[in-house]
Amino acid sequence: MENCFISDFSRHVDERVTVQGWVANRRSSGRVSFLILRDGTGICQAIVERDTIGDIYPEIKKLPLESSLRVHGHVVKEERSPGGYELHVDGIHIIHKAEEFPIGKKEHGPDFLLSQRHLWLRSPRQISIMRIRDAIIRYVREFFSINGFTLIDTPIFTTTCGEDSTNLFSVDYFDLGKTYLSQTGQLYLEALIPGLGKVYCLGPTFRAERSKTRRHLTEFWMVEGEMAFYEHKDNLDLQEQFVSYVVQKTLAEKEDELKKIERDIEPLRNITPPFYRISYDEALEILKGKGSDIQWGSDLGGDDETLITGLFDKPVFIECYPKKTKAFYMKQHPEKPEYVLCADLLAPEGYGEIIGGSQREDDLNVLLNSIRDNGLDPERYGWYLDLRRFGSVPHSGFGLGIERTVAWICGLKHVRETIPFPRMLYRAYP
RNA sequence: UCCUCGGUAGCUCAAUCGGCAGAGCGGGUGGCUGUUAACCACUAGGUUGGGGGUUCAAGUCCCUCCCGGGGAGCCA
Repeated sequence: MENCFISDFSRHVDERVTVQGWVANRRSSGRVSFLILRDGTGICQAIVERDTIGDIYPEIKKLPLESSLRVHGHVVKEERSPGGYELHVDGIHIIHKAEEFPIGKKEHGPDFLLSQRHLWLRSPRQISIMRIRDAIIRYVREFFSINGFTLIDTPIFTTTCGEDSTNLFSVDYFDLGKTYLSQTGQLYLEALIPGLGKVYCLGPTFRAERSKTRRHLTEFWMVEGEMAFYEHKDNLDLQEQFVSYVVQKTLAEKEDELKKIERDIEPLRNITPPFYRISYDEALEILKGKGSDIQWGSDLGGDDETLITGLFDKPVFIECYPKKTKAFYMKQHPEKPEYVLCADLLAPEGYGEIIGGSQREDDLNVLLNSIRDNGLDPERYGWYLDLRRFGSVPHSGFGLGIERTVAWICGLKHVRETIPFPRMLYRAYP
């Protein structure tokens, strides 16, 4: 008798099959026990009757949750059963009798659940989130592939910093002294566009910020695109197509998983181009009109973002920030030198920033000055400056946070549930 | 780093003005032939995060340290 996956039950009705999996839940009523089995493809209810199964029945009836089993039985269509099918069991082999499982059926707090993350990941809700995360990453790759981008794997150990040097994790690197864990692959992507035109990277990113909020992880996954001959507006057009593609594809193919985690999917149907675009100065006017005392030159805070996204039913770009609030590599605005050609994309429903992007500075001397103005050492950026010496062209790019995007699409309060093993300020275990 | 909230049974929480430390779930024992977080009965389970102090008396008040949640700054 062949092993059968629960997801294939519809093709095996009334057949005798073998299923291997774990006991997700268990109920009993005298002479009959109901085991909810999980096999990695789905869940089903297995009916075990005392009179059929024999001597092993008392042990099955008290089997600890998450014990692993190999069961034999007939697949029956049954509307009362979760999943629509159930298994009438005539034979059971206990592969491993579990110890008392720490995660119970009732509510738990975040501290406990995070300390048990390796076991928490077996919960139905976490399983759905992991499936949606997988799908989102697949659609991200698909979008870039369809649109002529080449995947470039950028290094994790770096000697140049993309953002602010105070937020780097440093690592001893043999006799070369300090290297840093990558904050961004962007600078390296820029080196690839003369050869490949449009490139992207997708990988882990490390930020040593002492952030303790629902939007921050110290280790997170970012996808970054970099495009030759794309100017600021081309960059925004691409980003809204990209985000729309990922959201619509997720809705089309993962609606069942979204419903399992009780995501209201109606607001997501609306995520199609064009998105809203307002300038930093316009955002400031809106915020001041709402009673904020935000000053020109300061970045938008979490509350500011929430306030603005609440006014729009689609994602909104905030364009052209003051140069002093942004990274050194952003291109100076041609008419207003105190601004840069950049945009952050804020997701609706209060989720806030999911993309940061900009046109890059392509003038060698302006870039050099910008590096010096930011207190960075031009010596370390020799290779990066070379890119402006050998056929410099206008180019743009952006980075999208995978966890923030998954949190938004799934409707989760906190990014910690969107990654299998979250790394946070006070948590690197398990 | 700063602000704020919290730490009581394995888990989630309660305990009035400082006055006998409790419940649900989970565990154990037994019952029930169709359960849907199954249910019913009984039962075991505590250095109230650590240390110090005030008091006749501290889970409760004070000091201090540790751990965690939420937020700020910063960012995706």
